[in-house]
Amino acid sequence: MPSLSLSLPSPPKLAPSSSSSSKPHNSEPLTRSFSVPQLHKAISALQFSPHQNSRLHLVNSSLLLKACIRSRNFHLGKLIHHKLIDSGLHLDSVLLNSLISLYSKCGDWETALSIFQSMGDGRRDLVSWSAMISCFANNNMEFDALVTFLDMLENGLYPNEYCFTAVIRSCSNANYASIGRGIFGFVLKTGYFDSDVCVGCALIDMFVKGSSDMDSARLVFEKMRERNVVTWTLMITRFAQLGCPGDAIDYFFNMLLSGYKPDRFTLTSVLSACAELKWLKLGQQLHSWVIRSGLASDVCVGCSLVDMYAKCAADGSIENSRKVFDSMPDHNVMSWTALITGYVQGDGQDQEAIKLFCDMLQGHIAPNHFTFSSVLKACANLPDLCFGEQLHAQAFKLGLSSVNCVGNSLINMYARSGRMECARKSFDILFEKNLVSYNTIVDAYAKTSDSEEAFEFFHEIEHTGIGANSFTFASLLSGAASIGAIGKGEQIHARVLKSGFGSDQCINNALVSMYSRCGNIEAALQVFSDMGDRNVISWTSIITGFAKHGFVTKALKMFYEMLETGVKPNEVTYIAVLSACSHAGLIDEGWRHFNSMYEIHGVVPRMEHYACMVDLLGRSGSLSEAIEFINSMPFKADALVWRTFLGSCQVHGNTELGEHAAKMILEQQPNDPAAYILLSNLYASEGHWEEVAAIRKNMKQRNLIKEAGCSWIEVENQVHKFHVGDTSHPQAQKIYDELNELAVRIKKVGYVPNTDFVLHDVEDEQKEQYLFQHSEKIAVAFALISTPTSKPIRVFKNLRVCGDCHAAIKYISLVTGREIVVRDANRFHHFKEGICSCNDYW
DNA sequence: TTAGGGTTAG
Repeated sequence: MPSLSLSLPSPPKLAPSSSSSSKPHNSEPLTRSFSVPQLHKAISALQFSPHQNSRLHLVNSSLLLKACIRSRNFHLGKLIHHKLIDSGLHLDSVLLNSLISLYSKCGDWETALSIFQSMGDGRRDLVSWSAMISCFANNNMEFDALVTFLDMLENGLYPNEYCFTAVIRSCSNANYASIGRGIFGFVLKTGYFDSDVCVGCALIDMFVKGSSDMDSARLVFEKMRERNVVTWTLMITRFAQLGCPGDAIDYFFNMLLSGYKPDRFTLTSVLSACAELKWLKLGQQLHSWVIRSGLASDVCVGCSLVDMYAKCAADGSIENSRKVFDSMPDHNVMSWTALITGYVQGDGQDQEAIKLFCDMLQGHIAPNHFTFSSVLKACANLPDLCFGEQLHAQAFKLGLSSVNCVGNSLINMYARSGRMECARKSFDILFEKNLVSYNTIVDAYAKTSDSEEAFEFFHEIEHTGIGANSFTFASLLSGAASIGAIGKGEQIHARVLKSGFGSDQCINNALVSMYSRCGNIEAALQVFSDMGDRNVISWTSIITGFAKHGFVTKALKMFYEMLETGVKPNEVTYIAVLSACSHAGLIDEGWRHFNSMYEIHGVVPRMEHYACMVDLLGRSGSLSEAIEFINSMPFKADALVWRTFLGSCQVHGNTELGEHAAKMILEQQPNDPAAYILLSNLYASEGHWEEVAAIRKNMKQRNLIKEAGCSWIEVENQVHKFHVGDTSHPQAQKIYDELNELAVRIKKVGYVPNTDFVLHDVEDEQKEQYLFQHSEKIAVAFALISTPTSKPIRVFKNLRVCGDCHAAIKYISLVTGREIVVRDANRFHHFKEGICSCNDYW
């Protein structure tokens, strides 16, 4: 950025005119004296003839021009300019100054500048310089505004309040904050600082926008000799925008106490502060004020009301928003977007949001980047990306896909459906990447278990100085948790403490979950116990942790403790409680919670809760009771319920019911590989090899790929992954030597290979060999030769742990004296001294 | 007669 040096002259002896502070401030356009048709008529009559008084003609033109500027009717203003050129009259400074202002306000700074330059030093007065500085400030050309200001000083002109207002406005961004402070010193010497409302407003904005210095802004406001609705509203608006809605509302009440009457600008901002705080009561009072004061027809106020009711709706219903929207006489892109956003934020109303978007297009209202951002969010929640892709194409055509908020929604939408390539492309083409963009992509990679990539972006965030926030840390922790990288998780934990986020509730909840999902339930409990402020998510995380680790008594104890502290359980809490009962086979207790969840706590059981009950009944062997339960469900059982039931059929070897369950799954999801594999495993465990072959052939024809079983372990911050019979690891030879040795040692203490778990039709001896190639056994063997004996071994598996491996690892924990923790697709197994925490019930 | 200030949506 070029540098500017500022040497300021001493002020003249004359004090600023007192008229500036007592001048009436009118926010009404001057069209009071000219209606639009009258303006048209007056302009078409504006013909100059030689026998007319040329001075009168110029004055008339000047008045009309001013009316055009005030009513923002730039087209007519330009028409006047052309008529003046046609008249051939010599234009005076007054008219030329007005023309500069006209072109400045319609964004045509080039024409404004050419008029200013054509005036020459002779005709340029303080008004011309001020208008030109203001023009640059209006058109984001702060540097040119400041250079023009310095030029003016060099030309010997001394700034007045108009000029200061314009130049201060050009310092309202971080790049020019220090120059702004220099000019502030200059203004202080002149006395305009506290005597002119507009200079005061410009200074407030300079402090707020340039350096987020709210204290200086407050000081300027307090020192102002005269305030009006605009100055009060400015304070309310800026505090609301800077994330201090409470202060904004304080200013609003002080404004009322000082006797000022809020206008549509004030109400719009204060409603927005209410929305932020979710203060529905105040919002409703303001709504009635809006109606009484006749401001209900204002589209901006209406927009804020729509937004306020949507944000304050505790139950996700946006009925009140809709009522306000429907009662508005006029709509624009913002009011439509506010309502669409309301529907997207409400639960499960995405279809309605999309319908509204289509209605908006039918009404010929063009969507903008905010609209696309919201409606793309709705698309991300739909199972089919088709409409989302169409919207992407539309946004691309309009040049909006690389705008920050649209791009962020696109990243999220593609990531949710696992299309990381498209998500990555959407990120890469962004014009400007802010923390929300980085957080979205970090979260996307963390959720798809590509935590290496997530960490790469985290380093970029740190490198670019954007500064991570609680969302970044929570996403990284969930990324570490999903692959069980406890070392990475511990590193983030240290970073969280260093960055001062140690007491952040959201991060602490993520830490509880991370430690628990990485196999260290003790550390999870430690974080939970140290938390000062716990919500339902904190409690649910620790209950889920205990349940998954098989510490069912502790999970249920935590649940009762949570109820005692007055925290209301939600749907997820009940999934944890029911699955805890299911893991331990506590049928009566499970029924009790299932029956009371709605009656006592108003939580309506949904599909997942029914699936937990099916699991509870099925696992314990009550298959017929389970199927009876499925048939009595208030809605049609989905594939998840039947898959759960099929799992139980496999455990209990019931081929007949298993076939029925598989049929039910495939009816809903004909290409679900999991159903085919479960059924194939069921046939294999019963020795029905012909059926196994038929299923494999069918899968091949349908091009269905079986998810390959794999296990992994983190050693010294590096993840080592193993597949069945894997020999690709650099230490493969050592690993297999260790496995052979282990096989001998555990057989000596009673291990008998269970070849029923070999799902191939081969000889017994080969079956035994197959068993010792299972990925979880390889991972355990690798851990034994590469980790210190004092530490527990934590192995992760993408599928359910195999029964023979479960037995073998129990014996391994006995002969080696090591504690081994295995996380499989369902739960944790803590193996210690020959016993597993699941008591062989899983 | 000419130049200056405050609204809404991710």
